[in-house]
Amino acid sequence: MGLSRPGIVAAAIEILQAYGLADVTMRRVAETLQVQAGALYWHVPNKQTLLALMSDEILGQVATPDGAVVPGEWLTSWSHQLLAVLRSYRDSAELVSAVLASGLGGVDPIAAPRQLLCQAGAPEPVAAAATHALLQVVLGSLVVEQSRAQLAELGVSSAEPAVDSGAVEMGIQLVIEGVLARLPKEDGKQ
Amino acid sequence: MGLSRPGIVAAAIEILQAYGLADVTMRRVAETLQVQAGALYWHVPNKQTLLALMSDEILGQVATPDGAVVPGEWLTSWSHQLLAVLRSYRDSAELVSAVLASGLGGVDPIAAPRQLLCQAGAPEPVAAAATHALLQVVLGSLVVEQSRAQLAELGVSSAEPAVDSGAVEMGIQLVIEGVLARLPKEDGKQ
DNA sequence: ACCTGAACACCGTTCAAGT
DNA sequence: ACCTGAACACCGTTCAAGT
Repeated sequence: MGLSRPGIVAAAIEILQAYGLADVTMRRVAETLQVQAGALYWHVPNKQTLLALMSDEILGQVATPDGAVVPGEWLTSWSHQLLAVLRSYRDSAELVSAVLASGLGGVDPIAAPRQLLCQAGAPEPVAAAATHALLQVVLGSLVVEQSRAQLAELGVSSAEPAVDSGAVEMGIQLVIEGVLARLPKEDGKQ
Repeated sequence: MGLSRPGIVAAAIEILQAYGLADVTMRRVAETLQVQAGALYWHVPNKQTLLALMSDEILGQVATPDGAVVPGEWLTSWSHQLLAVLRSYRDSAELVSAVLASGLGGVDPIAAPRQLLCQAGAPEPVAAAATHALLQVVLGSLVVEQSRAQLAELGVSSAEPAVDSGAVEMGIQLVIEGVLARLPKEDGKQ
């Protein structure tokens, strides 16, 4: 009893999981909480901000790989972590992309890998561009993958033969190899 | 006098340029054409399809580099061509991304570079993943760039210091280097 | 064949008024 | 402080009816 920001975000994520992003409307969130739609606006300034809070909640679950591994492994591991978390939420890629574009997100999803690359000796612009590219490849491929899944669920067996799932991982690997080639080389041992 | 598919697409693109993607609604397109909103549905099955037609129109302007240049230069040139065309239309990256996700587009934007890579000796999955990654990096970075521009126009000088414009180009270069490393090497001279 | 008029079932957001 | 009720200004889409 009594609305709260976390409660609203939780309800929104429930709807996201059960019905998809298109069904996350202020009115449906309010309905889920048995409250009038206008009531939400006392806790959250607008829908865009609610979406940003949802995105932050999801991105907050991406763990940074521990153990002092070599940069290449670290980046691969991190990318797959991100991929796994995003795959566990329906329409998450579209959600995160929209929030990223809006600039309202409170979580910088590429802060960790960018820092790692800088520590590994990459110039800041290279680290920024590389992590950005990595994120875009993950999000872009996943948007397609998830929306295709959505369509398939509606019985629309799309014309395209579905992106083979390994393509995402291969795209990730290409970007990682590109950036590794720019790293100062430290002799193999350790 | 008399609606037509091309006329509808042209009107929609005019609105896109003048007011942005959010203002491209069936009702506003109809209003521009001095016609009732329902009339559009005789020429176009739904809004998604209209968006796909707009995207096709834009992507159709991307010229493939001519002259038998080396793969690296070809890919760089193609990427910048794509970038230039997309930058010439407001909100084009968001539009193309949405259409790509919907699977309704009639133009495959990466057909040309994929073919080139295959001819250069790349295995098909590598060529597909690489061109896909290239497209995602371009679209992803541009979505951010264009939406930031949109916000700036509304006087909202965003908190973030704006993505420095060179980051897009650097991301492109990284992906290209990654794929070039996988190409069978032909000795330097021609 | 092609378009109008009007409706249906929604949206996000605002805001007086209540408690 | 927090929520209701009701409105405002929109959406995409459908469809009888006209021409």
